[in-house]
Amino acid sequence: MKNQGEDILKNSALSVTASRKRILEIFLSADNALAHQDIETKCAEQYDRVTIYRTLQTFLEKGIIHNIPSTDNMVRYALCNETCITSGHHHDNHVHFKCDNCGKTVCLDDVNIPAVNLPKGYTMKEINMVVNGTCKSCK
Amino acid sequence: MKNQGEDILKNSALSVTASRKRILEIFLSADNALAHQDIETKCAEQYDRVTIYRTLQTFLEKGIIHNIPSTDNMVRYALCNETCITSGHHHDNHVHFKCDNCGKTVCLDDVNIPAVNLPKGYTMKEINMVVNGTCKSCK
DNA sequence: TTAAGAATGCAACTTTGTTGCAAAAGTATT
DNA sequence: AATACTTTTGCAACAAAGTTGCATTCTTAA
Ligand SMILES: [Mn+2]
Ligand SMILES: [Mn+2]
Ligand SMILES: [Zn+2]
Ligand SMILES: [Zn+2]
Repeated sequence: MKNQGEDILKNSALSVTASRKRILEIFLSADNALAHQDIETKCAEQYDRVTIYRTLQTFLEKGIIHNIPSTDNMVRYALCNETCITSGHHHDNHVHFKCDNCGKTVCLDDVNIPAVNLPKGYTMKEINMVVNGTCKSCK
Repeated sequence: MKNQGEDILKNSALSVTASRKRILEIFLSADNALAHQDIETKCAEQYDRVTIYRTLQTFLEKGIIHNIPSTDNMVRYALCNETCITSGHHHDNHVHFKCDNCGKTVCLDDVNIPAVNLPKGYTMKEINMVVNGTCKSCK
């Protein structure tokens, strides 16, 4: 195995390009979820803004990353676990945490979203839970 | 009581202006959460875009409306219940539902967000839950 | 009615996101 | 290794979303 990013791309039947490898590398070495802006900052001199948009879109569709909702108009992205990548669709059922202090958003991979009962007539397809507060680094 | 919107403004110690009354009216008569864009569509000929931004911001701070996170870069807003308005900060603990079919986002006022256990070191301040699927009108 | 303070509209600007198309790079085949 | 085919990229041009400062207008309270 030469390169983890390369493997992910091949497993998802995507062609291996420099920008895709670089963006995956950024995700793989990040300890928190990233907004488009974050990625742009890390590689805008190398790759076009449009390419980053398109790459994130592709990664989402292939189940390589998932997006995390927010109230600040900054959708953030994080790597999915193996299951999403191999099955081609999302199986993310974990809670997300956004720290009000350091601003970082993280996946709490071990915290499952609890079940919720919807009123009659509503059908659930996907569920998202985002907790705000103070993270363990900032407490 | 001449006007419900006027009352809300007075209770929040806000001056009563035409644009604020109009925007409140829009919320009061809406059956779903509204994005900035939705409000703009309903009153852009009357009021400036900037005024709408500032009004929503003010309403948020006063606990008149709350915002609903999303993965589509369209934060939506809905009226808070009395408790938020009178106490000046948010007490919204209900689940939100976004229909993939009609696109509407609604407050499920009767569905409380279930408790969740965070890992050691994390402190919760706020919690958001958004469910996607098919709503009762679209089923 | 008036004076002080707050909200609004406007202009100018920045940031974010989208689209079409030609050039470049990647992949599969010989 | 060269080829042909397909996909991805960069660029340009644009559209949409959001921000800021400031002069004018509106609200409120005295
Ligand atoms: Mn996650
Ligand atoms: Mn709500
Ligand atoms: Zn933190
Ligand atoms: Zn619906």
